[in-house]
Amino acid sequence: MPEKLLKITVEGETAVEVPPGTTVGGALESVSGKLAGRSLAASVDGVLRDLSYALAGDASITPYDASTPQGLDVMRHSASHVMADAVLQLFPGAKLAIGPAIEDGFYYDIDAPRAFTLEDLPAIEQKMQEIIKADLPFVRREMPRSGARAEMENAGEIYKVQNIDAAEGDVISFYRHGGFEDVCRGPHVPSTGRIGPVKLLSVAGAYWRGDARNRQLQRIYGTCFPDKKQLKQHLLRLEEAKKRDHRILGRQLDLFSIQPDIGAGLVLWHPAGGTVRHEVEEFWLQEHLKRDYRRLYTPHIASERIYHKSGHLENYADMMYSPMDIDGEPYRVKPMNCPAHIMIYKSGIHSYRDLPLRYCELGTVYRYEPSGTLHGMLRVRGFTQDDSHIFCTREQIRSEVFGILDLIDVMMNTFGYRYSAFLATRPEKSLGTDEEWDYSTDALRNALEDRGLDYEVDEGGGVFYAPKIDIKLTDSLGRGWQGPTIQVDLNLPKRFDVTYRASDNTDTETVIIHRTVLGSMERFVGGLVEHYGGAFPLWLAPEQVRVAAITDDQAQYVRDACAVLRNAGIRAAADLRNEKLGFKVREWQMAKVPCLAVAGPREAAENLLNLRVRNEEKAPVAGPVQLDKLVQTVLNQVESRSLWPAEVDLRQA
RNA sequence: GCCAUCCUAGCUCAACCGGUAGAGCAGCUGAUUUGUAAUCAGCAGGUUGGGGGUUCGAGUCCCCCGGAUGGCUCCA
Repeated sequence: MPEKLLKITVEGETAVEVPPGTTVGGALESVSGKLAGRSLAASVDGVLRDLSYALAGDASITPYDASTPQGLDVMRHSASHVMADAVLQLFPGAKLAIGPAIEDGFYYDIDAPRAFTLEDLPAIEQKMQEIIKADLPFVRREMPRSGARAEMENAGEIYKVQNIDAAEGDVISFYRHGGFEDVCRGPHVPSTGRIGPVKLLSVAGAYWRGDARNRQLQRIYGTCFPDKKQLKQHLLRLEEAKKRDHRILGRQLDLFSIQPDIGAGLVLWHPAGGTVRHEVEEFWLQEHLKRDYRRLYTPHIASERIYHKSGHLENYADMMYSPMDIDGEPYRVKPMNCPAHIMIYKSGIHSYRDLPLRYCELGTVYRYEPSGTLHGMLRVRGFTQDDSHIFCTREQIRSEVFGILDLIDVMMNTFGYRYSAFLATRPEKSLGTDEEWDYSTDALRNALEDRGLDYEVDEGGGVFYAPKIDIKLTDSLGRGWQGPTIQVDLNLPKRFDVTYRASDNTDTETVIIHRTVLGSMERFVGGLVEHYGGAFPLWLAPEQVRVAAITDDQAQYVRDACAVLRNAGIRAAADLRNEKLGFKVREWQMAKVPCLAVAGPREAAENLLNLRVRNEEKAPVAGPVQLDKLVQTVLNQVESRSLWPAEVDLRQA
């Protein structure tokens, strides 16, 4: 008797009928051989499956090939299995831990008999090619949890046992290709031959489960793309990112340095970097003053008493520097600005009529960061936060957060960052009552919605004392950066007994909103260097206009022109060197100065400058210009803080 | 802090298996007075990150310390 056929909908449109037990691949085959041929995996009623998955009922399937994020992910995961296989063949006795696909590639953590070095990678890669070329099918095997666990335990696969314990469901799956088998949820590509070109990139130590108390494993990073061209493009992108590395540009453009004799993680801002920072700070201050923030300065050291009171000493002692003895009392270098701001608030009595009170400070703090985590300006031990604390009533949280979001929008747009918002809610370990958390989380949510800002909810992602809004930035290379954060503090107001006199004459707890827009000057400026690739917009450029003479005869003319520019507040420098123009142009280009104004005999005779700008197409003026016209143009761009002449269109979402 | 790799002139890099440190750029001096991405020549520049060891001999091999890089952990 004929079996009842299954109704299979493919990609939501084409429908086919197939007998029960037909594989996903088979069903696709009956739609189109081409479709089946390029698919790597498919979602069946929303669950990602192998093409070898046998269909048991009516289903809706969406196939994924290597051009889709899902397909690519599966392919990279399969590549990580192949890498593990290769490693086991070359290094018998290694134990496998875990090997997922990640953004842009994959890795595998391996407990190896010896540490891997970069020199080991070519051999592993070679072996991988062989396995891929052999086109071995991936075969799925399922076992009940207990059996799978016993099997791995017998095999001495201690990490796999733990993986099984952490896995969900009663059935544990294994994937085999050739002589290699691994506990794995899958899915995988049909066979190793379907894996695109692979490239192993780096080795690193990585703790099992990311916990420093656990054994350190060997991690190998690799990547894999659908075709050679895309792999090559990716490797080129990595090169490009390397060229924009703020540490390299920082040296080339003489922006900053970090020197062992000063100390690791302590930044020396050179004149050029200092200028960029100053411009950012000026802008920051202007925007804050416009919004009725009050500027504060607080000391760099303080008695330990304040940090006992704030709880920092109890919770963060290992990131604070050792105490110093001052008149027999222990003092500490400041790790955070909040206690000092609170003490300023508490120096007097506040009426509800005073609130909100918005304090801000570019406050320099010092924190001990483990040596291995230091990274150029992005991760340092001394940094200046753009810190602010808003003291307000509960009712004002919503409108204050709204205002902060506005400030963030203005500032991030000015720098040309796109951004997205995340609402981080109450974590498991936390202080405060449900009522407090609900109220403040709702206030944050409402403010986001008032602004019509899309956001994702980061469930349980808040700090133990506060729900928060995190803003993530996307730079010109499409990379993500931690951006502004807004937190409603449910802890410090209690610890410090921060109150205001309410209209009914009772002392009521003041709400403290912590927020930072830039993060730290070090990190932010470091990020800007990479964002702009060192080619700063005019308003930020350390040197804005370079005026070059063709021969000595124009020296005085050039000096005079520079003086005019400087008097107008423009950062101008003269290039009077005894060199050919081509040489000066080249150096000007490499220094990434926005404008070059050339003066030869012709210009000098007619009181002109021949202007060349870094991004010619977008230049408001170019060629011969009057000096006052040049001054006006530059000042307009500076005043509007335009991104000109940035090389990329940064503002478009 | 942990694992791996690395540290040679101001910068970027050379120096075979251990045989006594070299180039380009930058700098200085001179010539050249130059029209939109490198004019030519000369000179100077180093206790090879610091310290110790092995060796007849160490930039090279070993140990300790410092720093950097890629990660882990953490995070502004």
